[in-house]
Amino acid sequence: MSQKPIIVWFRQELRLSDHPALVAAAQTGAPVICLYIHDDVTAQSWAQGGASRWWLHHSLKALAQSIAQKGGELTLRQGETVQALEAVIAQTGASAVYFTRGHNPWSAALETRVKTLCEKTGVDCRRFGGFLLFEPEDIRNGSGEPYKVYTPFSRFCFAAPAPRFPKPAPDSLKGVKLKSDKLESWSLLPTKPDWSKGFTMWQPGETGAQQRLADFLDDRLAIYGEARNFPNVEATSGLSAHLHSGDISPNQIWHAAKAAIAKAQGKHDKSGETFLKEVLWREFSYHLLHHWPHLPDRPFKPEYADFPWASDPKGLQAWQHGLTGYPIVDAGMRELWQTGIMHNRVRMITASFLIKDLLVPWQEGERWFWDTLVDADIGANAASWQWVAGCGADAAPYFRIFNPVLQGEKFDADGDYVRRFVPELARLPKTFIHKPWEAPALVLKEAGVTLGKTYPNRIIDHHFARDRALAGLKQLKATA
DNA sequence: TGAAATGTTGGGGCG
DNA sequence: ACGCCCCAACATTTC
Repeated sequence: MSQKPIIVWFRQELRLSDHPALVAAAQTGAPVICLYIHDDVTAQSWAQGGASRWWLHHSLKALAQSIAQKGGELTLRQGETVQALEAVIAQTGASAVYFTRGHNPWSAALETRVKTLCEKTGVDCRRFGGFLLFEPEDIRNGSGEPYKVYTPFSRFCFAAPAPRFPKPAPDSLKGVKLKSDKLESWSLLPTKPDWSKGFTMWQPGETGAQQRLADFLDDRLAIYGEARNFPNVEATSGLSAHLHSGDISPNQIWHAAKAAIAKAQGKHDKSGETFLKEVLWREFSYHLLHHWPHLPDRPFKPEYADFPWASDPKGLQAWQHGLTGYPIVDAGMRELWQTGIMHNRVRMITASFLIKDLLVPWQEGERWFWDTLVDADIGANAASWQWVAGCGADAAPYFRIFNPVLQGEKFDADGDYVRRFVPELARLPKTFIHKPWEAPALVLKEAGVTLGKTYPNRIIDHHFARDRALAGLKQLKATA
């Protein structure tokens, strides 16, 4: 007699390997309904941004293909999640819904409603891990509280029993043919204009993720510790967007990196530890988000709500378009627009500039990154913007203000990162590449640069801006 | 995962 | 030879 099918509700784990819910469903021997629901309702204002929709489209396409190769079928539905699930249960007589736990602020309430639906319809409901190495409530400090500081958090993680070892993909998926949306009908890709033309280095999906991980461990892990801060050196893993969509699991990255470190017999210990620590920053972000779900919207340190922000729509626009007149800032913002990614060092520099030089509220920058980053991730994005703003848990102190000239000279000493993304400055010698306003007229002329015409004048003087920001902090302290 | 201001030290030029 | 000054280099404090 034929078994009733099990629904595997795919969310941010668009892969077949190391997918505990899928493995469990396949093991039962029942037919598996692989279901993805495109729900723009539940997340409300944090519905996915443009660049991550582009990624999602390609990742889903890859997922559908690999499911088909296993003999299954990916079913696509659009709409509010519980309603969509209810419809699929009714249409198929499914016996169970298996899914991976989500960690976005709205996930807990949504999962409760899914559970209620299942109880109501007499369907088995099972929730699995897979998005994080450690469940947020499993990590507590000595007094039973969640961690607010990264270093002890990471120490706890390193000392904890090893996270789950990755599971292989099911050998085959007995599918169920169901009515499915056409992926194209969701219009996840940009049309007019198509700003995704520069996204050529990405291969969303499980295969691309595994390839990138292997390349990183082979070629870049060795130099990661030293070189990861230099935006023009290819030294980072580039896995963030794959992690966001779940093309790969953190467990796959963690254990593969551990194995690579062990294989290098001490040669990559430092680099390796630095890399693992970065993976744990992601965990820390979600730990904070879990315990403080307002993190994307409101300052962790509530007194920062009263900070004397400026209203500067022109400044915000110049920042968004990479036209601030500070080459390292503009290079970063244009890298973001062209490629959907920005090097982490430059994220800190550009974020500091928006918040501290322009006094634009950090939420504005968070929103822009949300829309333009292919790795836009609610936990990391919120925690990181609050870190720079100084209002987060374990944040940089407010007075830590990045000087865009010094940062440029330190981390892009020869200026090649600037030249790559700000071509109108390409012929400036490195002495002036990070401060063209100091270049003698003749040097500018020979480089074909006319400030205010071919490249903007600085929209603000950094030294003035720094003093202004510090005065704002003083005011905040006085009223606190 | 900062930068500027301030303090300290020591070498060298010079009367 | 000596004291004095200058200043670079480094260290510490402060924002």
